[in-house]
Amino acid sequence: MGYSKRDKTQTHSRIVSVAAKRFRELGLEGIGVADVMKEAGVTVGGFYKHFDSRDELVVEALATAFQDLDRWEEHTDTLTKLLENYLSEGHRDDPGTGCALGALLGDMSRASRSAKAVYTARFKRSLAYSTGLVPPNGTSDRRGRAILMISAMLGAINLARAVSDPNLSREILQQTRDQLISLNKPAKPH
Amino acid sequence: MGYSKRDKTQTHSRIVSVAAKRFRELGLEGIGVADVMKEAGVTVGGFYKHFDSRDELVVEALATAFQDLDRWEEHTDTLTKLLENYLSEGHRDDPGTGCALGALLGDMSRASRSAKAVYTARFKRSLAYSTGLVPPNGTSDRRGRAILMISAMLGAINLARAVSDPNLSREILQQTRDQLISLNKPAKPH
DNA sequence: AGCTGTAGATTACGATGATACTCTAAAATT
DNA sequence: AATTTTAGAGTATCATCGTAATCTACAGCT
Repeated sequence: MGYSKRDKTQTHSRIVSVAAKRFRELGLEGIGVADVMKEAGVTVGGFYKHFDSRDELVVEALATAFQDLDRWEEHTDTLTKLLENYLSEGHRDDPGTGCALGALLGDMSRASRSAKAVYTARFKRSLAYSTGLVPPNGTSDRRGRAILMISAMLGAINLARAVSDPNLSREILQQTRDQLISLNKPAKPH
Repeated sequence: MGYSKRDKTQTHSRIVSVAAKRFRELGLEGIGVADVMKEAGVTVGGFYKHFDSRDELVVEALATAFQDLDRWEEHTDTLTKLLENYLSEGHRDDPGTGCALGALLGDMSRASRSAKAVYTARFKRSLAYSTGLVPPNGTSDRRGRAILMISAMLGAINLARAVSDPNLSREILQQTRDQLISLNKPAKPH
């Protein structure tokens, strides 16, 4: 076993990575400290050498999960691509590497103050990003349409994961995607 | 203390009512059997005289919570009223008596098969109901727009509860509501 | 080569969780 | 009135949770 400082940094980020994935899959209360540590290849004992409390892990894991979102938004430059990737069955079936805003939406109302702060800050960035993608369309303001779009995206991905009927799940993704795309077509001349 | 069969029925529905409220407020894992029983005025000991397992309580509580939704939909006959009530700060701040589809959206992906089945069935009813409220508008199909609307409603109410910035929370509700209303205005003549 | 700091292992703590037993008192039945 | 049934109380069990103290073995410095 290694005990160097370089090892500690590596172990630390391994712990946070595991948590970032599992929290998205299982919810913020869905996995315990011991299991996260085990999956990172260490034991519970060292946990408080890395974090003052479990909530500190939650906050760090949240920040790490949002880095995936950063990368994702960087590579997505059109609204259609955004919607087709986000509202896909692949994304629905893999919350662990997907959008943390979506995966943890329902958990945030009961999360700690610090976790909510991180979530809120990241949401604002995604809202700004989406506002940039929404085309200027007649009089209706872009920010309003971006809010509608994000609400629908987050609602749809969660709904698609919630319902047990596979056809309905697929329909929710497809329809929400199609509706949002047609809604954001450049203003159709009459 | 009473031990008659009538008493048992009353106690039973008191337990389920408490659970229906608390589950919406705290999530399906947010309150334990013992606390539900205590709040219903009885002790843990009798729990398994009423339910075979905790999950059975979850399923019954879900069904009861959906009855609130039934009543609510019965009294809401226009799309504008629906949106103004649903996407309100009052509803946001009182999940315990509000829409269970919204309050438990994030929990369902990790819920039991039976709980998901109840949720899915009830969602289908609300989708049918909403489809009825959406006006026939040009070529785009009503069901598709109803799905978009429900996705946006569920996403927005959850988002409004998630973010810690009160102004942003209010804006999410307002904008989603306004966008959905203007979207469902009778087809505007050019 | 020997000393010191510390990452991580081992183990334990006290809460709290779902489940399940025995016991009681009152209702239901005879 | 006597007997049977059972709702609920009381309590136990066993698992799991976050937290934390103690111990150990290696890294890095002197």
